[in-house]
Amino acid sequence: MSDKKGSYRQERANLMAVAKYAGVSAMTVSRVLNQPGKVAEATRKKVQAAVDALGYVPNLAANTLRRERSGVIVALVPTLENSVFSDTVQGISNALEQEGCQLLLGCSSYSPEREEKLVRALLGHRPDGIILTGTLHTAETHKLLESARIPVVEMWDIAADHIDMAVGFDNFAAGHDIASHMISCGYESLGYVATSPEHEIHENRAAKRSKGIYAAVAEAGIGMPARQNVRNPLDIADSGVIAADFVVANPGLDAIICANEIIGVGAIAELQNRGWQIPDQIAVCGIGDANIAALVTPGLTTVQFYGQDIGKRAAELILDRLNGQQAAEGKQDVGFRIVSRASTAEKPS
Amino acid sequence: MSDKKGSYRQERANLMAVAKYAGVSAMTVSRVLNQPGKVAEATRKKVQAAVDALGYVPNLAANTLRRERSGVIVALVPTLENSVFSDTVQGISNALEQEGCQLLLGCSSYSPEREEKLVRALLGHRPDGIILTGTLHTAETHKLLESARIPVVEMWDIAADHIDMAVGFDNFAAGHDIASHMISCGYESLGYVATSPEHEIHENRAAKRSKGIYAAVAEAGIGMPARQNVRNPLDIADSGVIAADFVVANPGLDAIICANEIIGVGAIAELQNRGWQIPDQIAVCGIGDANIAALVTPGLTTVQFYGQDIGKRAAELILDRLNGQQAAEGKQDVGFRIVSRASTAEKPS
DNA sequence: CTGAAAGCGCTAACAT
DNA sequence: ATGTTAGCGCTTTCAG
Repeated sequence: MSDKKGSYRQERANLMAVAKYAGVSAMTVSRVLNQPGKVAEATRKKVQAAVDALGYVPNLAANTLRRERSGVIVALVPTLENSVFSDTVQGISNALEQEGCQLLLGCSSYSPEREEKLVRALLGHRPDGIILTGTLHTAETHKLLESARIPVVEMWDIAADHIDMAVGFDNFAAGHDIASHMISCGYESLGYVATSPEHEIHENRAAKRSKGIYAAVAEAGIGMPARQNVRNPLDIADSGVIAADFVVANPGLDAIICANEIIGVGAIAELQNRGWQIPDQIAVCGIGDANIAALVTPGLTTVQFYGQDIGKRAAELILDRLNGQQAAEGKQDVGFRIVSRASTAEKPS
Repeated sequence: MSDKKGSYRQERANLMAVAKYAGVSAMTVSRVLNQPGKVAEATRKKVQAAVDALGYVPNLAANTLRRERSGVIVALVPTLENSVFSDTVQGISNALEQEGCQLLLGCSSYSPEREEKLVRALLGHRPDGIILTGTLHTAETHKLLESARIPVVEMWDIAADHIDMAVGFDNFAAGHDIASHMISCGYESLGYVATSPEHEIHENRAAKRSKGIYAAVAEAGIGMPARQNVRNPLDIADSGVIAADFVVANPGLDAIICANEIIGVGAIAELQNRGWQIPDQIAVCGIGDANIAALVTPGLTTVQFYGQDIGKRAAELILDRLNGQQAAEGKQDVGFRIVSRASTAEKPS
């Protein structure tokens, strides 16, 4: 029952408790924690001992309220099921940890409406910055972000206009370049196994890549590719069957471009099951290298993205801004890379 | 310059601003937001209009301070680079979103010391609950968690003692069962391609699986497996080479057990590169099905875990506790499943 | 159904 | 070098 020794049922200690225990004022304790240089050695030791004895953990809610700085950065990604985004989050997390910032994470499921809800809720925690995926947001999201008056980074795509800062690459160019690569390999009857138009509405990065593909094909004058959409672009088996059916139904094709690497890998697996020789009878390439493109045999030719780097840079853009370093370029293009593997070959003409 | 219209350079509105705008007291605004039923229809409409007009976003720091409830749940995972953990986080995120809770995420890099730092920092935000990976924490972490007096879930392993709640499976059994499976397939000269003992110190779930493997082998009386450690258990190519070298150096082996699926997939690829027939000349199995085991040919026999389900249940345990539903079992075993694929076969005896 | 007062834990600004 | 005062934005409690 007695509470005198202070240890029987220890309430969560606050600054005042530590101050009393150490025989100083609350302000001194605060200084020891935040500006130790401004406190005399002896006092500092006394206070530190009190902090340790009481297991004091500063209440950051009070801190945030008072200082108008939370040390929290919000990041919103579509999903963590796609490794490009979990890599991105890892990159963000690593960069933030170095600066002692915390990561408040949300998954929008590719829905701008859900993103809006998340933005509204997460902004309530008064983050010091926010990182979004893509450039497609509701009008209300734009409003919310504007009135939040904090650094905003949009990642994974570089556009003409951005809310604030951006880090990513030219998705149109990525689509264009992989198609050009296929064409320069000598393939001239291309098929495109894409995600659905509905998906592309919400995932306009994919839409841009599609446009890039069509543009490259048009430039080369080899005729528009036949197109087949998959239902669930993250389902390997399902996508593979659809891709293979598509190839069978279009006997003239010499290569297919798959809108992502899951589809590509699934297509390779299913086509081989059905006895197709890759790349001799049909070449396959994907877009986005999620560490699985190299696993299949033959390896899948793809466009490699740099997810972790994008995350790292996005966080750094925020942190630099917070540290007053306006220097950094507010729009960073990290590029992409065509990785040619055995699922495609130089076709003898 | 004029601020009269209130829209020129709008400061971030607070409750009081909304109240003035609507011609009511702050308290009424608060009620409209939190207990709309207790406010008259007309008043509610007025207030709602003010909220919308001002773009008011409640300051959750103040809320947290006053209510001692933040709506934030902390989750700590070793890394997001391993898909079992990104799946877990996705499961947590989904479950939390349904209850309107937010996710504060940290990556411990398999280091209990880093975990401790993260726990200390994140606890400052006064989360309503915390989810940790594994059962291995520093003494200081235990102290911190105890004095935080919030629900704690340890995931990915079930042990005799837990800080509070737990959801996972018996890692010893997982190792034991995959080894038994291999033995019952008729393999009798096993090799074990493991992670390093140093890694197992910090990843005692892997250590438990190792023990399970050795126990199964001992029970069967077929002699201890030869063991080879890999350097970087997440590097496919490197691990594959090490595994293949190991097989070459131990000509008597008829099967290898790989400590994870990355190693297993790498081993299959490299062994095939060197002309080995799988499973005829050497069988391969892994542990942990990260969606890549089925991609290679032959498919990799593994123990499948349920990452997303673990995350979902971990979050639910926290949420149920917060909702006062003590009912739920505080220790949940989600089990695992042996998935037999073509990288192993029933060996004719 | 609505409002006024008080205070959550902390720190900026101002003493001393 | 240390202490005092006030207030960040919200909700709990108590009045009306």
